[in-house]
Amino acid sequence: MPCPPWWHGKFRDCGCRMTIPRQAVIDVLTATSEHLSAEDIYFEVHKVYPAIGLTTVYRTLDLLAQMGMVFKFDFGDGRSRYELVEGTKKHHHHLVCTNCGRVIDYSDFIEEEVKLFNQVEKALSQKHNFEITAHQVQFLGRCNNCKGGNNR
Amino acid sequence: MPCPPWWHGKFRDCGCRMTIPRQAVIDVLTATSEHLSAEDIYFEVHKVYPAIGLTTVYRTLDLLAQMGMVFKFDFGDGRSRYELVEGTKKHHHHLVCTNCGRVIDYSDFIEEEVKLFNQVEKALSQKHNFEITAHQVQFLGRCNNCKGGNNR
DNA sequence: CCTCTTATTGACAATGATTTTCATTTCCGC
DNA sequence: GCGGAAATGAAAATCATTGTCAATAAGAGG
Repeated sequence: MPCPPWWHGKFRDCGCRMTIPRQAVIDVLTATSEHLSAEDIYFEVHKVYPAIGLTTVYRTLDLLAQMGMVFKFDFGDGRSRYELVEGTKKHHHHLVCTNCGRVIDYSDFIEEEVKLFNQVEKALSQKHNFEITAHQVQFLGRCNNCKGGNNR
Repeated sequence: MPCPPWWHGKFRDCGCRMTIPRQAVIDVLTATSEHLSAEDIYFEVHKVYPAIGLTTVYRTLDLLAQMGMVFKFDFGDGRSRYELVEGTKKHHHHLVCTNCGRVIDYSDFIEEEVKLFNQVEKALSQKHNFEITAHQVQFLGRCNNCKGGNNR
């Protein structure tokens, strides 16, 4: 299941080309529902195209983030995580365990949050003359495993 | 204006000692309203106590974050930023320009957001058996300077 | 105020994610 | 198919953050 052809146009629109490595990265992102790091993605890509290098994966992810097609997250473990904006998963926010690093997606209460955010976005973008393209929400704390437990 | 004495107790409560370097870091964090990086803080500390090393600044910030006295942020520029939880500034959220990295604090619409978050926090912590201690909200986009402009 | 235990420190080395460099290869409009 | 620009890969470079370890200092108890 190669990535849909409309990507081709997306790239052309910003003066970029569609290439095998880029397809490969998009395919991996499309197929997963997890928060993959650049290296994770590299490993997956590598299974199918061993010639593709980690550098290219980084460059592709950077480009996709610039294009607004990919979210780049930081969950505090020293590596960035990437997620397709138009992925299989619906829009969601994150619960991050500051002890073990576990990340839980939730989308249960999103609707009200998003409703409020739309208002806030509008007001903020006017007040600060700011063009808002995305938002990130994280709740930080301790997951059930780490709750009463020892640190780290 | 040295940092208030109640910090002393805070440290003792977790088996830690109050030291000159820790005071110095806290003093810098108290005095600023910006989002300082570890190195920024190191430079400030260095003006008063040239003997204090960067390593110690990192360790202190880490400790303060563990204690929940300091927020640690990532605005996507590859370095962490630190902010006192009980600082001079009231609770706020962030607008981050993905082009130039500028960060704008806002607290105008916080009240409604926080009200909603309190509900969401309660529901989430029950559903996922998660002990929530903090939240982070960022709006991403382009600031007025970068709006129509060239990339990077 | 002195002592002793233990947390803390600082200099330096090490790590590890991300970037840069540059010669080579690939895309794609013509 | 051709050519020039865009993209790639390998290796080196960067740079924030962390680990090591011997030397130092905090502070509880005497």
